[in-house]
Amino acid sequence: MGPLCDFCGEQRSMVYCRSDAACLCLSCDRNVHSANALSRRHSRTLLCERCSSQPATIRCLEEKTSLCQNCDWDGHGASTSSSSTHKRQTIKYYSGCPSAAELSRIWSFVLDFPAMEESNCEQRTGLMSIDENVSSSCWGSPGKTGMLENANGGNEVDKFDSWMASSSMCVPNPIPSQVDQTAGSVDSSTSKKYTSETKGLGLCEDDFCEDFDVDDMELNFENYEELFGNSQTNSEQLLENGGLDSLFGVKDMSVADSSCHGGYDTEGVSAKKGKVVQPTCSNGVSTDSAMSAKTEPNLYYHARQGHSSLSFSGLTGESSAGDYQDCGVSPMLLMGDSSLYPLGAENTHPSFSRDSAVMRYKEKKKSRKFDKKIRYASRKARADVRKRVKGRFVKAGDAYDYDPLCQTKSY
DNA sequence: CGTGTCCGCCGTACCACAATCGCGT
DNA sequence: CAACGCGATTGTGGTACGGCGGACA
Repeated sequence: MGPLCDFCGEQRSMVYCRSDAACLCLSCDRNVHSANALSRRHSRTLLCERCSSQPATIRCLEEKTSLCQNCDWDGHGASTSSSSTHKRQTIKYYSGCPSAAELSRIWSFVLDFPAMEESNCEQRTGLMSIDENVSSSCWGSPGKTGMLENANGGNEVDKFDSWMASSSMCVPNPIPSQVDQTAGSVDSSTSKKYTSETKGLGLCEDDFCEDFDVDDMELNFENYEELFGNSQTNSEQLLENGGLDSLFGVKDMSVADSSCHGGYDTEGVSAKKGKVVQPTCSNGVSTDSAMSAKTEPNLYYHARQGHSSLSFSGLTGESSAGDYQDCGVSPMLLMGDSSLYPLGAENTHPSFSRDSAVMRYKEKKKSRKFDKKIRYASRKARADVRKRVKGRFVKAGDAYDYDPLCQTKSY
């Protein structure tokens, strides 16, 4: 069992939301990000299966593991190691509120999305009302947001484009009841039967779904372990790579952004600190998200990725571990090359790109500042002129030992 | 090498009050 | 539906204090 969902705290987290800096299970991901148009813009991706704390950007086809940039470097970085030649696939971010079936289509290597969506949380608490038409429209252009750029020339993306253009997402949560996670395994025939059954339900009747096949990976829960079961908290590894300070980005925030309340606050869930109106699956994440997103500047990087232009949100105002890669690694590096490449000695371009990216990262790391961020200049001005006793504010008119205006002792 | 003490560093609580927010009328 | 009032909450800076780790005997 990997890390639990930051939202419901019960299901295993599978998706990482950059905007919220939160790890979510599929159900909560869909619930949270279907709340309104703003939340649907949040870019998400799979959670790194190694450190379980960072968004995965690379899928190692040899190890069948989704890795964040750092774990990818750890595992494949050494040019002398055999693992450096592993074929890897770029995992890109998605937005909107896709169902598990839709995710499983796009992340074809993750085959237990439907099973994962059999979420007790979702069942218990009831689904948010999701307008599938809206959800489909809010996905934007997948070719641009880049769900997955396949090794064979982005074929899946093209399929997805055509599919998006021709069909509305009306997938009613296809959940095979025979898939029992706790049972430990299902045989491939059962799982494949599921695929055919969902087709029979009219789930996949368009061109895209017809072309969607799952033959490239065996369907069993041994693979489930390979896919998700090996997640391990590896904070040491994380810290070794970037150091603790790399977890925090530059807080270069305007003081006049107090009206900018992002996160779930303005996105459907009232999350005023201390008066949080919790959604059905509740825990502290909404508050945390509200805190982290209150001053979210949402920098948008636009990086050319082959023929497609990627757009993904950048740093959150409150830097968090989730922003670690974003602040330290260039977008190009973060998203990797669009093509499938083995990082072998014969292929020097990616390593050169990586070296330059590492250099840029280190330069940026050096230049980081940890200046305190003032959100309300008016309050700062008030505090600056307030009289204090031993550093504490005192009532107006009381004796004080520190007056910031006159710098004299009153007694 | 293990133990105890000292010292520096770091994080946090504390305070008042204007600004802000949410809710009811 | 807009306006208003009221209570609750937030955020601001300097200092004190406790915890922690390193240095040293």
